[in-house]
Amino acid sequence: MVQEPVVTRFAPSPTGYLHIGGARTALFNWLLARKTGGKFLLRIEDTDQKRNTPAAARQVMDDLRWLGIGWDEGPEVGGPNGPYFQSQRKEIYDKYIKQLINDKKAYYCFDTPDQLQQMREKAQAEKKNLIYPRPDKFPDDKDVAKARAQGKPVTVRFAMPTTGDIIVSDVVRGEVIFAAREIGDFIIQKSDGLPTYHFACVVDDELMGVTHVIRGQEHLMNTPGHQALQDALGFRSPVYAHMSVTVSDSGGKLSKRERPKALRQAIKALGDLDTQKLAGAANISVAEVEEFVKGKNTPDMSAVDAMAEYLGIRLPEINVVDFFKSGYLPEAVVNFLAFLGWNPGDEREIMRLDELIDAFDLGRLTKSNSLFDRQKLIAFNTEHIKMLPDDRLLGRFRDYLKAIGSPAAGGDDKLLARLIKINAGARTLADIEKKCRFVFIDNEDVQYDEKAVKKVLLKHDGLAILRAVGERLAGLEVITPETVEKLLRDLAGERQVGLGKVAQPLRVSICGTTVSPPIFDSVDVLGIQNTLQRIKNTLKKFGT
RNA sequence: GGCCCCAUCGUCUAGCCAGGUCCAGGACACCGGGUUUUCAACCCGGCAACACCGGUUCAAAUCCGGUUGGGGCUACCA
Repeated sequence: MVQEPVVTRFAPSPTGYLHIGGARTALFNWLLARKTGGKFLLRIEDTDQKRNTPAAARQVMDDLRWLGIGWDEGPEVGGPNGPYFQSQRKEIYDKYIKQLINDKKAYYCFDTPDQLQQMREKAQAEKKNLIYPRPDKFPDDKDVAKARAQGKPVTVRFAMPTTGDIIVSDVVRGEVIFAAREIGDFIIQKSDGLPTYHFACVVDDELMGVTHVIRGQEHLMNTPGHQALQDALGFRSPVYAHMSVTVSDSGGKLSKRERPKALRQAIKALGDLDTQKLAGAANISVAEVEEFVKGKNTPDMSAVDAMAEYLGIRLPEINVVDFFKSGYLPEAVVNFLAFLGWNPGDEREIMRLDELIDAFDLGRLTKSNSLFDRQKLIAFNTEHIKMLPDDRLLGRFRDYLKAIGSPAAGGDDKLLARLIKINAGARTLADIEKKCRFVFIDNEDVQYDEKAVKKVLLKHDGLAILRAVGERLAGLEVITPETVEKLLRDLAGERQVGLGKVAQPLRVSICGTTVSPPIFDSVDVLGIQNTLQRIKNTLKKFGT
């Protein structure tokens, strides 16, 4: 489908890190803009003074950049339609609100939250939704002054049409019909003077020239209100596409609350617990920890993360940054996200960003909700690790090592590239890192896994074989993966045992565990001196 | 409760709009086997779905209605 260049936008509310669902919305908007040779804007919807933080906008932008989603207009890059922070656009909104009030299409209200709550409960009792009772006569400026003098909250409501249907023509759902009178007069200006989302979004989309709005299905019910607003203001309506929602594999909507929930369950399953130490690790009080475990409160994200890390519990990834820290490639995350509610119509699945752009088509959005399947994400990640060019992968690996504070972060390019190579087939960067840590620790700091020692070293002549391996290795003149392989194979042959019986004791000796990169490479990368020292240490520690 | 959306393997989905080529295709997961110095990767094979009821039609996964189930919204949040 060839299309005219479109203008799309992503309009996050900066309340924290970018949520994976938000990333998907951003991606679809970005893909459409790129596909059509149009523009993609970033607009920060920070009209909620209570919830938004300046740091969060920064984080959202970092996360988008990590994913490879850049914006043509918006914070930091500028553009002709700024400012791109809604909190800086108050005069613009005020002008349009004034216009609506003058046209008698909006009016002032002075209700307190309590009054509204009562009205709502009454409506609920009558099994109806609250349709705000519009006054016969709209308050004038004098009334407003009086209300303010009395300390009443002053808000502005939009006067919705009261008859007829409002038809939302949605790209994915077709025509959705709403009875105008069901919508009711909604607030467009809050008592703090800032516009609500509904108003700011309609005004900005018009002023910024947005032609296509791709957003979550949760906004479908808002759309008739937005269209009525556009009519009242003399604006054109953009093309709407309401995507399906992504739900979690633990049931329910994919939500930020899943991390603390998972942590709480894990803690309960753990049984006994040193709350003192846990509180220390999370830098919160013991009382807070106890209340959290009981489900009475939830500390902030950093405390949750700290507790999980301290306890060695893996929490489900929810924010984009969580995926980064779990060792996923942005290429894989983006590819996976694109397939949540979209597909190219042929049998391709593993696709690069440029292929995604090329194949993208709004008409192929899926209607039904989809479940976020982490297993499939891992499979995508495995494929993308395989196909990413070496230098790019090295860069990603470096970024990852730095982010998690790995001892491997100090490795030079040549070493790191080698480590990646000998771990071909790895599922995540985290897997590679874990298997390579042994290279970066001191010989004396090898932690021997109890089960590995029992199973490999203390059985089947493990120690005796290890001693023989050590002796021969010491006499080896040229150390390469190939010479090490020959040595081990010869030894296994002489002893009439499988290679595993020779390789495993050596592996446990140098890594402390039964899992490592291929043993010949492992020895080569570690270096002969370190290898011999570790063998010596092992024999001393477990030998009789 | 009201309003709105959705419904194909366990999961993501193709097919549906233009009914027959679909006893429904792919991928992930799972199961079995192979390869193998561990893990991962890899190779081969297998299991597995049109929610239900009615209607239209020579013919329905595809069109229509209802039922059931799931989801969303119902804020001076976005």
